[in-house]
Amino acid sequence: MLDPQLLRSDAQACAERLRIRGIELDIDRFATLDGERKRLQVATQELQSERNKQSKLIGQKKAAGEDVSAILDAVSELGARLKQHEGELDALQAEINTFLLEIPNLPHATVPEGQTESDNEELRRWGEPPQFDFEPKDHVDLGAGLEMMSFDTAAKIAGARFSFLQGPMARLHRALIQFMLDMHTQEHGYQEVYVPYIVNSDSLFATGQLPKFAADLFELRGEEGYWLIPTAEVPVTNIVRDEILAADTLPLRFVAHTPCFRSEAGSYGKDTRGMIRQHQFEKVELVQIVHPENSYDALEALTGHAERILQALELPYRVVALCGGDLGFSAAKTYDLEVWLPGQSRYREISSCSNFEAFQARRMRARFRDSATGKPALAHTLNGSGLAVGRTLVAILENYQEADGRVRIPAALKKYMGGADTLSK
RNA sequence: GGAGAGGUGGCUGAGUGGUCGAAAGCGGCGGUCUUGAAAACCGUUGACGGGCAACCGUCCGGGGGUUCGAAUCCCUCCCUCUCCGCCA
Repeated sequence: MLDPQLLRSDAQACAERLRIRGIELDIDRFATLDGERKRLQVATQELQSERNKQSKLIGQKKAAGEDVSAILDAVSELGARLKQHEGELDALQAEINTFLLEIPNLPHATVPEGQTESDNEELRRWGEPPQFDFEPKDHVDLGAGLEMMSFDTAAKIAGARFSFLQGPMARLHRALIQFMLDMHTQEHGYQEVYVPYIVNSDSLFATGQLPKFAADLFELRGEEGYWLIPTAEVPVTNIVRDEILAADTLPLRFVAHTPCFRSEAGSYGKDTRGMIRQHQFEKVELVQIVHPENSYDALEALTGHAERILQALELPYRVVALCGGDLGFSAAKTYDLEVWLPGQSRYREISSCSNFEAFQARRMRARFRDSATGKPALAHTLNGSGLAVGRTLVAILENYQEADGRVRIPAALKKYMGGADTLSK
């Protein structure tokens, strides 16, 4: 949520920043709603104040044994008017709240302009795409050849956009999770957490998936307001919802491995082959809760932590800064890591690292006690994939393939694979 | 799932339908004392919103109700604890 104060004091500036996203803010609508709110709120509070005074007086007179019937009549008439005002004010505030909840975050000043993915700005590349003296296969053919991956089996069990792995490839998939968690906890200072995979609506409002993006989520049937998590960002960031943290506890760094569930509504026909885009996939997620002054340094560090995984696995990748039009709803700035996939001869997203500034914190009242003022202040929240596990498996299969269809195991993973150095039939 | 007991400020914990946003203790902050620290003593210390301000309003798990007035009474939902049942 944007700062309502900022919206009141400088709506023009907000609108200008949102234009980078290609979004037009309805300034007049807000001004009208807020003007009316102000009028109603002042009037309502005056009535409340009057009622409080009279009620107090009644108490005092009764205690003194005086007659109160005259005041009683006057005040009960006041009560009816008050109820009317309060009802109107509540309705108006609900309307304003809905309006505010649907405005995306303001992009940071360094966010490139542009509408689509193609306008993203490449910042750097790491590693060289491998040269093959044969025609490289994609992960689907490699998996089928090894008899360790079957989308037919997954489709029979569940449906489209699910995957089925078996044997050493299932183990490799698990090994990746262990490897990522170990690196982030042992080398990057994150605390591992285990969290619910089902969350309530409040949590989804807090991180920004609701109210606008309910269609992207799986909601449980028969249980009101229970949803499968689309990312660990939701349960992990909500750890600090409604908390006032001591300043010296910041920064908080959490890492969690969870499955992620996405309806992928609206992505029909996109990435239908293989395990690039699934209803269910595993992800190791990094989350940081930091002092506002440090959040952009933290974004660089967090992105670096995700990059370290790709480097350790010796997978070529590039880093791009998302343009305004490609930026997620809650993010002020996002770096995507894109890994090289020989099966597609292109870089594909494998991690997305964002600074949300106070956008999520304001929605969830995540605060810390500012040592300078002694007052609670909003923290900044960040998160990033470290990494998407399924896509990392895809990248390993495709980058480490041999002419005969075998796949070498990256050196960093061997100890997680019982010393094996290839996947082979 | 059944029965019972509870949810109050950063924490523990009092609370009568009428100056209760809330006693007390702990913790925090400031001070006195001390070479310094501890102890002791004194003072101070909730959040959110509106207003230039004086100040006003809201908040005692969430929502609704009764009342001139609700932390206190009623309804409902959520959560925690104890016992029983079931179970990984």
